[in-house]
Amino acid sequence: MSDPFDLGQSGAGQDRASDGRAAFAADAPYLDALNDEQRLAVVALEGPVLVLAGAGTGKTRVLITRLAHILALGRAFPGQILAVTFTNKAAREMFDRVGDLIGGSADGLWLGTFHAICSRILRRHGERIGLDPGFTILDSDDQLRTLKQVMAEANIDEKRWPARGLLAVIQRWKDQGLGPDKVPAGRDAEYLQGRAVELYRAYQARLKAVSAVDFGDLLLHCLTLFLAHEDVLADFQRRWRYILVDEYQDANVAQYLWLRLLAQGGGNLCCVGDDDQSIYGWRGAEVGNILRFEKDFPGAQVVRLERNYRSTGHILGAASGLIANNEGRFGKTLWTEAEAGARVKLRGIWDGEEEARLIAEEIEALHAHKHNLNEIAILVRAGAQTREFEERFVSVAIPYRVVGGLRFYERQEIRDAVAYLRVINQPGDDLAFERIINLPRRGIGATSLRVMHQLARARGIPLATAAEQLVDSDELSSPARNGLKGLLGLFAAWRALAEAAPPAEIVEAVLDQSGYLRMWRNGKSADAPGRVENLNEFVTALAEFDSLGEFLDHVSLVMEHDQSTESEAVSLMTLHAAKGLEFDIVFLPGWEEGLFPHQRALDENGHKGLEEERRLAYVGMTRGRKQVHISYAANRRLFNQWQSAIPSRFVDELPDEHVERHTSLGLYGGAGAAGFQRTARAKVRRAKRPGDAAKPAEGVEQASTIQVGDRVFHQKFGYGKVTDIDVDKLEIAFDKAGSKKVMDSFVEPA
DNA sequence: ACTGCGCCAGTTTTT
DNA sequence: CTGGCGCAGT
Repeated sequence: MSDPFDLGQSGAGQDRASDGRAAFAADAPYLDALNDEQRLAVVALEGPVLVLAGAGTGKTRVLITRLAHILALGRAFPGQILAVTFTNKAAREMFDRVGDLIGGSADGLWLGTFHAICSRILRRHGERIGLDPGFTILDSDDQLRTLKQVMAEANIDEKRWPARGLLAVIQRWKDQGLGPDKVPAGRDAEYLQGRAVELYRAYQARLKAVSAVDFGDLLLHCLTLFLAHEDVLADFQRRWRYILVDEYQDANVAQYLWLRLLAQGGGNLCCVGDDDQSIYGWRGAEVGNILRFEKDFPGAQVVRLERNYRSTGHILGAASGLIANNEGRFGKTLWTEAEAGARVKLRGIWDGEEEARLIAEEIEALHAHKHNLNEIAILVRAGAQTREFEERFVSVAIPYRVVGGLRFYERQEIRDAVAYLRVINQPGDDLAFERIINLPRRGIGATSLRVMHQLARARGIPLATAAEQLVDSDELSSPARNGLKGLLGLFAAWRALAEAAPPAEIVEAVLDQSGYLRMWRNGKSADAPGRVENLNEFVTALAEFDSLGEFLDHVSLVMEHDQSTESEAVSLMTLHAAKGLEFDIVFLPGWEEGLFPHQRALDENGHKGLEEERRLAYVGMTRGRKQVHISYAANRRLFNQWQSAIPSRFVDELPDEHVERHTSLGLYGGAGAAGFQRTARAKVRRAKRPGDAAKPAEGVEQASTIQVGDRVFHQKFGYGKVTDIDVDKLEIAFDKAGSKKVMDSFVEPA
């Protein structure tokens, strides 16, 4: 399997357990490396265990050592252990570290995300509940599209009831383990005046008709399977003697029910989590799960990990003081033997631009003092906030990377290419078929599509089958008929090819023969070359897989794309994306009411929303090992309008003894805004004097070394790509401004 | 079948 | 200020 971290192969590891055992001495020396609480969490193997692991207390280490310990004692074979995570990244990390610890004999371990494990179960047993084993997993885009179709059929006014809203409601129901028949009557009124459940049912029927499931279904169907077929459940209960769950605070109700069913077979459940780091409530995570653990699993042992190995005393003190303002929590007291370090720096600033400038200056100073830029992060509440920093960093040549931006597999051209593969793999995949039927243009428009849909629905057949039946009839216009005939012929040929050829070869044939690649090659738009490049990368990615089906599962479940981390750069990301990471120095800008806590969180979830925002602040602060800098601006540009802002309430909640306040006197109240504007502007100009200009950071190219194909930035035209060079004049295809000729001294490498 | 205009909304995001 | 979407026009 190309993604060993995704899922191991069960059974295969049975005789390898002895290897694992042999690798350990009976006195288990690896336990000596743990503190008392950690050791307790590792050796408490029997019965339910909840490990409350504060930030930086060695949570992952405990989980991995526990796993290794089970194997070392010979309590179970790898195939009898289930380890679930929420992200692929976490699964991969665990896989690698377990491998390191026990010497590479973790084959057969069931290790993966909830979704990947459910998917695997459903591929094998889904038929028992009427699920096509070749089901496709839809991403959020496809989900929305499907729901829109369903709503259109039901004559719902999309203006009044946006599909997004209904999708959110349906997803929440799925998160709670509620199928269309189980939604309590009262809850139905929440949206669409009581028609939501009806549409939910229609949506599920539609998914079934096209052999598709969405992410929520993976859990939901699995629950249905377990509940309807005791033998299947019993089989898994017997199989998994030990169950380990990471980040339990992120579990939704469906996941909780799933775990509870499995653990009822006498399996030993161990959940690790931190209620203070629950930041995915808006996605269905239930902090209640972790708070209720002892009630749900009678006789549970609760182990608290409170010794922090990451941050300085002041950072820990400030973060603890902040989170103490939350009500619904277990309450932990993190402590450290590390030095107190520097206090958390708090700074009030005139506006967002100045904030970016000051942080950039500080980073330059840190860099000059030999701080590695990889150890510096700027964590923001909303993705859009990174822009201000990017602009500043580009103009002063600080290398940076934005973590968690656009994902590779979510790009249009990649989704199109994937759609072709989906149709080859699963002819009944209507969504994919519809996506590419007229891409590139084949003269098949809305009218032809409507005819196909009609026939498909009338006969209960997939769209592609309907197309086959129509292609020799007179129902379609002749250009549409020809276009369709060509496409269907190609699919037949590709499917034949797929019997024998490796995936990479198939996709090359598809991109070439469909004309899709040519479409972008001939494209005049500025982004066309980049798309061609991405498609090439796509072909490369496919080379690692043995079959199309395997690859498509990877795309649906392991949607990620490694960002290059080789060069030294400051990290820019959202607070959510930062969970689980740590840096020497962390900047937390934008601590203003309305932005952080975000207004929408308050409006939609009130007090609960506020507490989650506070946890987010806590997560942000506890990412820092040595320094944390918090800042807030009195004015911020939002949708290109200047708005004044007041400091976040979180700023006031930070205990004085751990912070150092640098707010300009009178910035809030006192002198009028105009006066401050003057000083702020004056400062801006001063900073732009040559003496303050950035020294180019290491590894950053000078403008004079720009080559064709380089990404560059121009103050007026924005980002673009160099297409031609004539001594000192560059021809650049700008993303927004089109193609222009500019002098090289006006651009900088992007 | 495609293009252009006008309206609206505009956190967080993994699977 | 953007971008996305639906609708109307050619």
